[in-house]
Amino acid sequence: MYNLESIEQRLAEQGYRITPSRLAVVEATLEHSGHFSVDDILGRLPGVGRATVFRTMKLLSQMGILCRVLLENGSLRYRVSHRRDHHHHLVCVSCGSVEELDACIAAGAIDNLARSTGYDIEGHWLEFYGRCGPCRSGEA
Amino acid sequence: MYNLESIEQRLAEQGYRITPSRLAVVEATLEHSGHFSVDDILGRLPGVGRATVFRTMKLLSQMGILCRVLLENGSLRYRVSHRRDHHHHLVCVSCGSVEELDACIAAGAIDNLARSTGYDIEGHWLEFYGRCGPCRSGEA
DNA sequence: TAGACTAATGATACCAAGTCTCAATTGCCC
DNA sequence: GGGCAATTGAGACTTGGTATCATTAGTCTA
Repeated sequence: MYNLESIEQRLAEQGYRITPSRLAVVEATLEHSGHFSVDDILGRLPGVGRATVFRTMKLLSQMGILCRVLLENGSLRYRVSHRRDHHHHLVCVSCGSVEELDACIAAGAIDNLARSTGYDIEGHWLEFYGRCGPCRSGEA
Repeated sequence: MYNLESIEQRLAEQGYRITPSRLAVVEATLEHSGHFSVDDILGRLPGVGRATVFRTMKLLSQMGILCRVLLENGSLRYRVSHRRDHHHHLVCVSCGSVEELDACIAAGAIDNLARSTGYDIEGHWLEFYGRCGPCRSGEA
């Protein structure tokens, strides 16, 4: 869905400079199909500084190209996002692949929740965990 | 709902030793009405070691007395839990108070999700954020 | 009531994830 | 090609949490 050129173009359009480090980070993230950590990217790019990888991934997140994935144990990962609007994830705990879910099942509950609690509800986190089809059949 | 004595009793019943450090940590957590971090507890108990506070809070979490609360930015906090079964939180982003929600709105969606994705769904995270009634009226 | 045995402690080193600083570099526009 | 601001990367720092290990101290039993 994304490729290096299209992201390069979006960076330029938004006034960001095109640098070798930035392109290297973009390229490294595009190679991942599931979720990954900043250190996964750092490990592939020994010539790029730690802070730069963090900065670039933050920038890509702000641009909607990456999104954060919350794992079951509470740690945060990243993944390339193909949906720029609000969505949630279904993460395979075995292979790490991630499905992006198009319907937000929490949306319908928010009005009821606001009424019953008196809160003004502004946001939510929702992530699902399980085992994907291939992982279920591949193991005893 | 909980008090020091009832927790002391539960610790003893489950074969854990009653030590001054443990009781101090329990007491410090009971003083919080909203969510708190390990360092909030550490700050109140300069005589208790860092590792002990972490260990005790982990133990209390396993016993269902504390539960973890995920903040919007992805950081984890703790709170005293009055529900031992599966539940979710509604966190006030202004004052930090936490409502425990009794209905799991995700439960109904899981079957559909499993059918449509082929995943075997084992777990999920769900937290809501907003402003509680007092915080909404107290500020312009 | 005193051992003895083992759980628990706490100092400390370590790890993981992320931010801050700042001098040096380098894209990009003219 | 020059100038300037954005970007870089080294490294120190922060936060949240775990591992190690010698010492201490609950608790059980006699």
